[in-house]
Amino acid sequence: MATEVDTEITHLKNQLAQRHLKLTRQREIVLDAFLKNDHITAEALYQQIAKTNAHLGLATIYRTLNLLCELGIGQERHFGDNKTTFDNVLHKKHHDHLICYKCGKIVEFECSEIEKLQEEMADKHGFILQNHKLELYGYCKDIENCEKSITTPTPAVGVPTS
Amino acid sequence: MATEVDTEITHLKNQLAQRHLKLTRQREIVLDAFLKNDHITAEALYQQIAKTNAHLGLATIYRTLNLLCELGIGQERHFGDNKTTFDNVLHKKHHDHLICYKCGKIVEFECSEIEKLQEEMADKHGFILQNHKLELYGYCKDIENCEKSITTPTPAVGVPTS
DNA sequence: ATGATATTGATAATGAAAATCAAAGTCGAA
DNA sequence: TTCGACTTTGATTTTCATTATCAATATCAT
Ligand SMILES: [Mn+2]
Ligand SMILES: [Mn+2]
Ligand SMILES: [Zn+2]
Ligand SMILES: [Zn+2]
Repeated sequence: MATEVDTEITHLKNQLAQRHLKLTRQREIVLDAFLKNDHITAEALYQQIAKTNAHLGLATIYRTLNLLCELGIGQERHFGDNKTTFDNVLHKKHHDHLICYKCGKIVEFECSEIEKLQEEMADKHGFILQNHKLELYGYCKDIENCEKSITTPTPAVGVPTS
Repeated sequence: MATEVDTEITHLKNQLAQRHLKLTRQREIVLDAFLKNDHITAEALYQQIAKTNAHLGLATIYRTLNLLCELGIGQERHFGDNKTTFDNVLHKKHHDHLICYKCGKIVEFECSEIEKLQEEMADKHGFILQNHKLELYGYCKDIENCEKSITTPTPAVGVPTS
């Protein structure tokens, strides 16, 4: 039976064709691996792929991830740390994030009231809103996972300010 | 008469003393220059200082800016570009920002309703909110300044996603 | 004034991400 | 199927903002 990934591969193939780009083995592998995650960094995906497939250059991971973003399958995010996190937004509507400083858990949420107020704020100050970035940082109450997990040697600092 | 800066220099001196740090000519210069701006990058401040004062090493600018952040006089921000913007928050309450993609104008705003809803969202998902990052990107209607200004060779891209 | 301690500045080091470029792969046309 | 124009890959170098080094210099409590 055609799997979810098969469908996406086909879709990717079409997207690529339109742009005179080619469907390569590497792109299939990256797409496949990327879709198995919700939020992942290029480096992490590189490691993940290295475990189960033949070697793929890190440059290719970056290039393909950027390509997926152009195709609307992924979106770049910048949570606390200094490395870009790629958000798998396939079949997802707009959402913002809650990030746990301690265990790094990321929860997606959406709040139409906030979105509406953002519009109002922009309007009030004479701006035509195009985009926004909203991230909530704190500590999750996930005893099972958070408490004993990553007792952060690197505090996974997000935004120490605000 | 004692100027605003004099007051701040005195305050800085006290803050430093408590931490066994010393008040240097360089720190005075950086503080003075920093307070003349609302939002500025290390590099920009470096250039600005270079025009009116004796030379100050870029490393010193960075070190002092970080120090000011520790003292609560400044806060690091990351708007679109890849360089850190230092927010002069002296005598300012919490606020978020509206950024113009075209001319780079930055407007500060605050919305208690949004802040409240953020709390609710965090709570709803089992998070203890510690911090947040909210930035609104778009285009300002400042005909005078925006329309004819920086016809961005570098589009001052912010967050192309979300 | 003096010395213990902190700071500066020139420069090297970092590290994530992008740029290079020759070798290899893809795919539409023949 | 074959061919070649065009794209992609991977190894490596480059970029660029920020931090780390460290010897020389400045600060300040006593
Ligand atoms: Mn997400
Ligand atoms: Mn501000
Ligand atoms: Zn957690
Ligand atoms: Zn503008």
